[in-house]
Amino acid sequence: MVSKNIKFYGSETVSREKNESVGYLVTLASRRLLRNIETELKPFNLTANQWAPLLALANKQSNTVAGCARETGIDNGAMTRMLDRLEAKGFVSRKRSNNDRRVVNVTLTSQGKKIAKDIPPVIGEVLNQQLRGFSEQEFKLIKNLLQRFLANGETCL
Amino acid sequence: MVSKNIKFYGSETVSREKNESVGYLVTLASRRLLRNIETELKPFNLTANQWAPLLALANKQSNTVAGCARETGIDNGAMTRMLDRLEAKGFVSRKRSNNDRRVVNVTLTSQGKKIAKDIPPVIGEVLNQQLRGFSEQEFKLIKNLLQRFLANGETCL
DNA sequence: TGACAATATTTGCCTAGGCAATATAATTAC
DNA sequence: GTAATTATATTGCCTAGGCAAATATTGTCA
Repeated sequence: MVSKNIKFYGSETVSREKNESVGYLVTLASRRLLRNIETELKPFNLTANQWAPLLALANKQSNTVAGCARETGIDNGAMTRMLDRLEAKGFVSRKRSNNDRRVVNVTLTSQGKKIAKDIPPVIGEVLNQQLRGFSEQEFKLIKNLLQRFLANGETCL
Repeated sequence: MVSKNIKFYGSETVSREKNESVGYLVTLASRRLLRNIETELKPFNLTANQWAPLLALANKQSNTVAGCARETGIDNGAMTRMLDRLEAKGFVSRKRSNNDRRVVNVTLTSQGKKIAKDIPPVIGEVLNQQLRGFSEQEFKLIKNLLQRFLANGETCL
């Protein structure tokens, strides 16, 4: 790594205009997206955040509490409570594993499987709307830039 | 508007890889940034979200509850409670207005003013870290793309 | 085997946002 | 001037994430 890192934000710059802060922008963008998805998912009796673990389960990326937490990037305790809500709604069921008595196996119910098939186009439509006016290249760019911003944030600061 | 909007996400595409979803990326990026800022602000007895209203007040962009809410893009009720916490910590004080008996005027205490000066470089440093490796052009790009993503999300879906 | 470390899950306590309802005050329309 | 509308602040109820502590189970190693 020869290239020098640019000091984008000095002492003053942050305080200026909120639309100039990547921090504000990413925060507001995330909140806004969440609310828009929420609106569309209301008829399905599902919140925006509740979709994440369902997707992880449907894609067989994980079938345990800790696995769902890892896969969706949230806290273990938060995932336990998230699955409480999803279980109460009848989308998932939990059963203690016999191989390893520590783990709880999480599976989609038939209702959960059905919804896991119905939701993706709905989310996709919201994303398409928020990405309207973007070129194919800009679409690739925003993903690439966010991936790097995220990866930088996850390696030691 | 002649240009056609591209359908980036079809029925299948969302379910694929989470790093390919702008939704996941923007959500994870926002959460990660929040936690990193939180870590740095701990010595100041301030959370990441508590910084937003302090900045709005310091920049004189608003001096009421509703004003702070508008300026930071969060709910009025949430702002009331946020100011409860900031008042308890001694960073702001509230006083009913005499001109308009509906509004409550919010001001920074001397301690609040001090912290409002000390924090920006700290936040700036975290942002710089998460933006390391970005070129000047990429810095402009990520802001532009996020601004458009946000603006699209705020106009009727 | 027995002490120790690692892992999985849960729970408590905190901050935090969204939505809806309420009370109060100001503004506008008639 | 009064009625209807609008704006401000607050509160209750919900979902939700982070952190730390507690518990149970499994694996490791001496």
